[in-house]
Amino acid sequence: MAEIDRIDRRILNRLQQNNRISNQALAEAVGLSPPACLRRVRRLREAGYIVSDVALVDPLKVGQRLNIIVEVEMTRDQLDIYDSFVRKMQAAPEVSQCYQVTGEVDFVLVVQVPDMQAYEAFARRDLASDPQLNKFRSLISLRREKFDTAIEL
Amino acid sequence: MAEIDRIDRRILNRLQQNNRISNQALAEAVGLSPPACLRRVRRLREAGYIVSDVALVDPLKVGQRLNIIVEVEMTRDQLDIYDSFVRKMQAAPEVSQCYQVTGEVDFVLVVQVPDMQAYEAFARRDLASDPQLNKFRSLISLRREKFDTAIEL
DNA sequence: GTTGAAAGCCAGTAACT
DNA sequence: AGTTACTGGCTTTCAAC
Repeated sequence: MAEIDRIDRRILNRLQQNNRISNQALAEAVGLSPPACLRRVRRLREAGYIVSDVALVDPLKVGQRLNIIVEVEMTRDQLDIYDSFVRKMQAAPEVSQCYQVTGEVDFVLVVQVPDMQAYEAFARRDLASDPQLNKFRSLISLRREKFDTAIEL
Repeated sequence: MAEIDRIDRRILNRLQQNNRISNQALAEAVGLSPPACLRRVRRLREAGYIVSDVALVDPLKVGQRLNIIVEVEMTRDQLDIYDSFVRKMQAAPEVSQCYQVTGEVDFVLVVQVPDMQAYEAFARRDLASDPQLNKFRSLISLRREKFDTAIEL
């Protein structure tokens, strides 16, 4: 699958808002018959356009009150150091996102924790103890004003 | 629904990884009969623990190559100004996340765009033109190393 | 909470345009 | 690529326990 057309985009837009819609309803919404629609959805999944299908849980409802944006500055720019740091972040359950960035800062993390105690434990365990990590800055957030996983197509 | 128990947490963990699992398979995975499992899932949705069910699309596959983390500093700390800024960010399709933070910075945005041209257009339209916005700093990312929507329960 | 049964809808296939 | 027709299976509900 090299390209996606308007109908594929309509399908993806719908499924990004609600992936529990029935194939029948989706087909009607995008102007296709159910089997034709189902074939497209399968192709979009198999070709990797749709990475996964997930339920989104309200963090506040389960006691995750804090979001912390962390700017990380490494001591050196060697690729292997980057890799080991990235692997550590990928393994850390507190880290929900990790971006490698250009400029003075090397990484930006989005960390989600119940409280400051949990964040301090994470920072000690995975940040402060890292010899390759030069310094990091934490921006504390009590309000996540927007969280939208959909990509406009 | 005041509290959730171990079984609810197991259900949420599963559905955060894959919400297309059949109720039968989910029931078996968490050690419940299908009707009992279905009732719990319905309760979790109605009580707002599950906010939404979505398909996650690969940004690179659809040409969204850039993530930009933006630190925004406002000129004043009035609530009504915050609100109008938040509303603008919520309406902007480029902004996938917006966090109000404490400290020198007032907001952190996660912006997703195809290229720098699209980002500059957004920054001009929604940031630089805002008289209440003092300054902003953009951290450019070409690599999103981790993006996990699941909350560990 | 479980089982068992019944109803209805839907996914998925097949055959065809 | 698309549609129509069909079937098997699953979700979902309702009982009774």
